[in-house]
Amino acid sequence: MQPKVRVRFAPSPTGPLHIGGVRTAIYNYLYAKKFNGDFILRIEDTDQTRFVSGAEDYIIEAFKWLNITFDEGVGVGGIHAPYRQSERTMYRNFALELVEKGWAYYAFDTPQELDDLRKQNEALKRNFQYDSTTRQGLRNSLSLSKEAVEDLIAAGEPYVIRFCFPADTDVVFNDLVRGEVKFNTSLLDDKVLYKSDGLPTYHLANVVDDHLMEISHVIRGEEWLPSCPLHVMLYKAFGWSEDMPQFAHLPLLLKPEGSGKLSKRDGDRLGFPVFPLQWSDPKSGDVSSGYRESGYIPQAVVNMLALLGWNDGTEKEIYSMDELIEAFSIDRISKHGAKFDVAKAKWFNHQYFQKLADDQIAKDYLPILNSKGLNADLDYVTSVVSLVKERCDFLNDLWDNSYYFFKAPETYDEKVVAKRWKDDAGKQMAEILIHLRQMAETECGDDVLFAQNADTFLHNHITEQQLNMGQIMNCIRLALVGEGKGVNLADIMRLIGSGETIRRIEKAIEVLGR
RNA sequence: GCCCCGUUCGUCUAGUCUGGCCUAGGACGCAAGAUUUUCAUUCUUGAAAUCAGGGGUUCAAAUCCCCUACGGGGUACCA
Repeated sequence: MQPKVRVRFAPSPTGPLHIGGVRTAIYNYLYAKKFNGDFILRIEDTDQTRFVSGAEDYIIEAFKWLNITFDEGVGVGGIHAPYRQSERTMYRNFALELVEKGWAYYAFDTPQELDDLRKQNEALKRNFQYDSTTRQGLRNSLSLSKEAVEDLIAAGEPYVIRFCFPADTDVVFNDLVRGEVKFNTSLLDDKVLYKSDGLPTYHLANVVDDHLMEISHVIRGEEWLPSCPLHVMLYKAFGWSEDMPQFAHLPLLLKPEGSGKLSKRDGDRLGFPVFPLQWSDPKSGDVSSGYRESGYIPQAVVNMLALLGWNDGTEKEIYSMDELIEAFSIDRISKHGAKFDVAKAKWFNHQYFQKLADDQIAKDYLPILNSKGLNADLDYVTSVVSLVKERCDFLNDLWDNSYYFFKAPETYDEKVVAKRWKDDAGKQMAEILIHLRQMAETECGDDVLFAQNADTFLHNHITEQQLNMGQIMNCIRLALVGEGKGVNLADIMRLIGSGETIRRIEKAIEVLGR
């Protein structure tokens, strides 16, 4: 029987989570949900020097926004708590167990000594590696006598515990994305498992926790592929090979232009967020934009990220979360890195924005209007939204496409004036105005009727007087909008009403003359 | 340097495992046309990959094998 699917997302709280990490989490989540498994959030904070306050809260808030929930972990608890590695104290014993079994050893070399060694070798164009060929010449429990080691430890000499790789052995493992991957131990160095500060390194903590938390599948970024043989060997050393998780190493997200993996700075430089939420660096105070603050819809972000490096083989592109869960499979994840494309991200958001209910959008639009010192009731705003939303990708595009429903133009686009408001435009408008005033009086406040009649009148009037349709209509548009854009004129007149329509035309005649 | 992973339109990708249906399909973006009194939307059409390059294997290769180039990752008492 297959073990229960249990996967984890294990970020390090060294700053805001970037979208590559978010995608990794999404794949983990989809996989867990597909098999009715568990999704765990574990915080890997074993490097105190890189800890950034606020990062953990940020991560939790980001997933909350994306509507990705954890079954266990920091913030939700669970039977394997604590889920913050800094609060887990069992690692030392596991490291010691490996020393006992001969799979690891104490090493007393200082960082300075090792650094010097690396530099020396580099100067000789050689690669220094702490391994079977060099360990005898270094200060460790393999080269030193038992007494010497005991004395050093008793004297409080700082030490680390290193994994002892067997010489020249092939480590082969199966990767769910890449197939069989093989590394030879002669190219691997004896990685530190336990640091002199009393905390484990990623490798030890990760393997121990994945085992203790009964993780069935490790789905993580490709940057971990080279250290995977160490992890495989650790499972072996602990005697856990039987229930070692399966590995899947995901391709990385690359910069949209040039080369290299997507990094923090790319976003604002290239005009798109790399973080789910806005982030203010607690030290520098630098602010990086977020998807949420940029007006993206969370489900659009999930959909877009899920499709960046995965597809189900069909031509479908818009998926609900349930559809993603249903369709997801690890073996259809692509093997190569993907460049992020802002235009496509906008397109995804456009698709989701169109699906939103008009009154829902209107509710979110209200505060934006208020911030511009404008007031309008929800019904009116809803009507406006229904007319203009299809031209918007984001909530924030609404204003540019609908400002004229809320305030009269203060200026008139010069290019449009030059093109449309010529000859006796003012005279013609004045004449039209007489009829519109009459209509407004007859209709006494029924703007729907007014707009209808005004529209019919304009068409007839233009035909009868043999006027230029484009010229006249656009002069009215110019008067109502201030520019040569906007929705259907009748719709504008209907919403702003007869009084406002007339006022705006009067104003245009007054300002533009002729 | 060394090790590992990768390479199909500008971008994301389908097709590769199980060679022939691929004169390589879709989407984004781009261009043109239609619709609209305008802008946008929408619709239609189009341009866009000699499948990184070179060698094999085969009746047949984007698909299998080898080499090269390029890209990415790793090479820390970081994750």
